[in-house]
Amino acid sequence: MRIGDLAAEAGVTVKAVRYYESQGLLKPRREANGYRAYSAEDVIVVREVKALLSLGLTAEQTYPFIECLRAGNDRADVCPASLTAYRARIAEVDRRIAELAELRIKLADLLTDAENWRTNR
Amino acid sequence: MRIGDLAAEAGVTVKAVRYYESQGLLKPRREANGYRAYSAEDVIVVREVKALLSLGLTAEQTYPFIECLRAGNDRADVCPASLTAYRARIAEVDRRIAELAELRIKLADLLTDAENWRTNR
DNA sequence: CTTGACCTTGACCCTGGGGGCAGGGTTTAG
DNA sequence: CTAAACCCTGCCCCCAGGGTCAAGGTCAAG
Repeated sequence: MRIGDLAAEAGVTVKAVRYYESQGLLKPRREANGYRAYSAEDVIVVREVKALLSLGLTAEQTYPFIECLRAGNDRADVCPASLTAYRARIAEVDRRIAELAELRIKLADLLTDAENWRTNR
Repeated sequence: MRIGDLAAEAGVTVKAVRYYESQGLLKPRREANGYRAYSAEDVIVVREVKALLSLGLTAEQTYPFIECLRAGNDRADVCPASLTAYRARIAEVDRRIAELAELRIKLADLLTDAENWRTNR
């Protein structure tokens, strides 16, 4: 299949597929005319990458999952490296939430302060 | 004062100062040799920009605050537009926290799922 | 055979807030 | 006089692509 078909089946843009390739996540054959040729497995891979990116992983961090798939597993997340990646991402999200909660307090304080200053003038 | 002094006094890098200028937040005079010349007020402005950026505002969103300062106010956040900007940022942070909380649940579910799958094999 | 619709290719510029580096000119201290 | 420290502009880099372009390929209808 060609890039447009792959993109449509996996639910991403052609541009995204080419980007994944530039990141080393896909290595399509080339037809005689230079067009990229994809396998059915590539559809699974692209769907997986899309799902992982939507979870906030970077393209690089999807590597272990794709390797896991290519190693013949039905699921990309059953390999130890995938579990580690999940845990790392969860820790990252927790850290980020804590940061934002702190920031929220700061902002609320600043707002209150500024409002009061106006009231007392 | 020159860019290095300004940067040191405001606690930012020279590069950052030039970036703020490129975003229209500073308009320094030029000395005869081409060097940028800053006023004492610019130190206040840069400190304010730095503080606002650390709160997650974009350079563009600091505009109302800087205008407020330049209008002669002692504080950058006592103008109505600044209060509005604070409130918008708080709403943004709240939205982001909610997104991350949802994401956290998804990730934890995926992890549990993958772990169980391994256990049951 | 040609036209037109659609697909694909690579290449370039853009995002935000700068970091890093190159290759100059200027200033200041010793 | 010279070296260090400073300043200038301009370019490439990050991340995950989006937008747009010119050029060429493919496939059907006429």
